Amino acid sequence: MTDKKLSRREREKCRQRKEMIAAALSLFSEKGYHNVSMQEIAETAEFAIGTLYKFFQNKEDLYKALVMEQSERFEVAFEAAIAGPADEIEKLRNFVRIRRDMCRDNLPFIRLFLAESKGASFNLKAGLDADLRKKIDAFMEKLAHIFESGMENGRFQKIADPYSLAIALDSVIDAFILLWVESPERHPFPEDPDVILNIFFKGLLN
Amino acid sequence: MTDKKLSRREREKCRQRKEMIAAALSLFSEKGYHNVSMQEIAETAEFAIGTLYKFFQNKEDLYKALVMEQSERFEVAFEAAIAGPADEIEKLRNFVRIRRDMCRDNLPFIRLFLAESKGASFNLKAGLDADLRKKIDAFMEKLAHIFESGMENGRFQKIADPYSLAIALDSVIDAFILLWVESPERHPFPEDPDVILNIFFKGLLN
Amino acid sequence: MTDKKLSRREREKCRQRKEMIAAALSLFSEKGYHNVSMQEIAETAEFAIGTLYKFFQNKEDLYKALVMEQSERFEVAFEAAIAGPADEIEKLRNFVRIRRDMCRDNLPFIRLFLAESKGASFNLKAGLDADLRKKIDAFMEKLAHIFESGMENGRFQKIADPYSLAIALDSVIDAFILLWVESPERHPFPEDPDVILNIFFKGLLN
Amino acid sequence: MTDKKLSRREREKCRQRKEMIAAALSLFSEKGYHNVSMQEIAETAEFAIGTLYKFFQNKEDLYKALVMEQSERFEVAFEAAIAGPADEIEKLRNFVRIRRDMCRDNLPFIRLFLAESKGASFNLKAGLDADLRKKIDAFMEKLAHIFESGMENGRFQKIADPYSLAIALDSVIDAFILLWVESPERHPFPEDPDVILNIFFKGLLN
DNA sequence: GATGAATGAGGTTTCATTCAT
DNA sequence: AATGAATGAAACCTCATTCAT
Repeated sequence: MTDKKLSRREREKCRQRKEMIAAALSLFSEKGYHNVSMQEIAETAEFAIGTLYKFFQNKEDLYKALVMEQSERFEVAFEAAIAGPADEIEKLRNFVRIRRDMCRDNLPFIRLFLAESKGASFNLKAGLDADLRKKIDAFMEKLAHIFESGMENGRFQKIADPYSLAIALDSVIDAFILLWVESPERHPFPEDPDVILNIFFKGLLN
Repeated sequence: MTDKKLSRREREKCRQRKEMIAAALSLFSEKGYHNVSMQEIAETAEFAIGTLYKFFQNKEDLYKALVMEQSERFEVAFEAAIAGPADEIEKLRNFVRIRRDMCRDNLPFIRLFLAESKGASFNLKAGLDADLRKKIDAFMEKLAHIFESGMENGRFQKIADPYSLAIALDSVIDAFILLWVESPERHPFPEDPDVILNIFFKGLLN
Repeated sequence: MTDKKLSRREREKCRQRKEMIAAALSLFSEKGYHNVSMQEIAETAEFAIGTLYKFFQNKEDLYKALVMEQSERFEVAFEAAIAGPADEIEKLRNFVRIRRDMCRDNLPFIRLFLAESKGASFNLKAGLDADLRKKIDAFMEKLAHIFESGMENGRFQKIADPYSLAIALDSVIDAFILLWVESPERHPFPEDPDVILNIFFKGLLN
Repeated sequence: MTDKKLSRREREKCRQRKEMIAAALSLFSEKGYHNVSMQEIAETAEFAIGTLYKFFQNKEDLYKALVMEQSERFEVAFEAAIAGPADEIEKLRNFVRIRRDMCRDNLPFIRLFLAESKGASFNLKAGLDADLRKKIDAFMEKLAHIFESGMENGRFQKIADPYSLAIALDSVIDAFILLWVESPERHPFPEDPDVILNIFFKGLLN
């Protein structure tokens, strides 16, 4: 019984936190970190500003929590996409597909994530959390490993070093996402992952 | 005579403006738009703050002018790289080379440019100037045209639509630049443009 | 029976109140009124903040209650020291002794008391309670009366008016206490009350 | 000419600073540090709040500057009173007189000073500036030295150790000032310094 | 009766911008 | 024409107090 009550409180807290994060995400993604005030976030989330500060020590803390939590979800999905017994080609296809799906469902976060991972420390004074940077790096290594194993088992030619290929694939996907985010009609994200992957799969020169 | 005097004044003004832009560029690139004050820029440029406002209507105006002017220089260089009678392969090599060179010589601006063109409207309230966006788009079309003509004259296979290839190439170059900017020692930008271009030139699959 | 139950409740309440006062005293004395939050007091006293407000209408009320209650204990002790049949000299010695003892045992309250009775209304908006001021004044009159009766019965010379002597003695004791509070090792409070009283007892000039 | 202009600016700045300090002094002395807002000080001094912050880094800085500057004036006057060739008795008289005069002319600062030197660190988090504490201590030593030399040359009896006498005299003067500050009519500060000094000069016992 | 989450007024501080000199 | 002192709106954040559970 006490357990249940506690659990209700906990769930309530969790829900509130989620609403705050959601409001913050929506606003940050629309206007950028420095053009959003805590007052604004509180109002959007329909809480008093003091309540916001009960959940997050300060604005930067809120921002970091937001980026970290969302990134985590992305990371988990990406890792899942390239894990498992599938062959290298299928793994890459999965990766492209999951990127597309995650982006479709998390549009507001994409800008934030791209801005963070590319545009870098232009928002926070202390720069992006080292934790996130490490996670991104670690994932890139895993992506590179797919190319590497593909080369070892003869599926792939050694057209470039695996890490460079990972970086390249990642950046190309990002570029297509960005195009799509900016004008979804003119630049729909291709349904077939091979539209993107063929750039890497097929040779360009005769 | 009046003409000469005016001209001298003009030149003087131009010099002052350049110094202001330089100071702003250095500071913005280091700390980000919102973490730099007009006071700071004025002090770095060794002008009074009032003088700064004689040249630029407000902080956003200064920022936009800075981004526009610098971008212009980049654009001119990029256009030059892909103009002329060279064949498509050589043009792409030129493009990669010029990107590398411009970045080496304009390190402080690169972060700003990447943050602006990717991370986007995270600094300014009104977002990046439509003008710049158009110029970037126009250049992308030109880049795409290289791929297109290469396909028409049989130098390139039709592995993807030309615009996508342009976007892809551009983003891959950016990714390598970013790697290099962040850790120049671990990720030097390749001297030979083909290190990057081979990703596109050679087929990956057997 | 009901009576007994109520009495138990009453005792419980009294105990809780004491714990709150104790926590508040400890914190106020250490950090000063304005640098202590009600939250902090509640946590230190191990009560919910709402419970704190059941006992005291507001922060100022808590502070005043604290000062009043503690002062009361001091006053009672001081009054006892100078009451009774002892001669004037012994009464003054008793007074000095009891001041020393009370201070030793109530170190945290001393700062508060000295700050309040000297520094005055620097904490509260409405100033210290008139009640306390009156009590202090009344006690001063009693102290003065000792000097007065001593003069009347020939034990004391009329070197100054009795009230001034009372003020003087009180302030000198306070000064020694303050010295001792700030650096107990360098300025121990003299065991023998005459070390202080001799300033008054003996003449300075030849 | 340039010199004159600069000097005018400097004088203007000095005047402004004085006005700010005066407003702050008046308000702090009346209400206490924590019950005065920077807004209030700015309004009283008839400046914009931003201007206040041009002169003082923050509230604490303003407070410390205020206390230090005023204390300096007091210290200089006190030192002057006990310097010179006068005999010990006359020096003590001078000291009492100068305390009276300074207090009369600087009423608002007295409360602040007494609160600071007694009530102690109840206002600032960091406590009173160590500098001021040192100065007060140093002055006490000088006061003690008067008693010491008076004992050596036979003017004074050795009724207590010199430092204790210094502390005692100082605190007694403070006590009379406090009485006078609180109710000037009922407790006028005695014109004749010997009214106070006789407590020390004459013996109390028969 | 006890609790402590929620509130929001109010404090400190910054900084883009103006304008008198 | 150049200056930089003055401005004050608006940001971040705290904490005394309330009230639904």
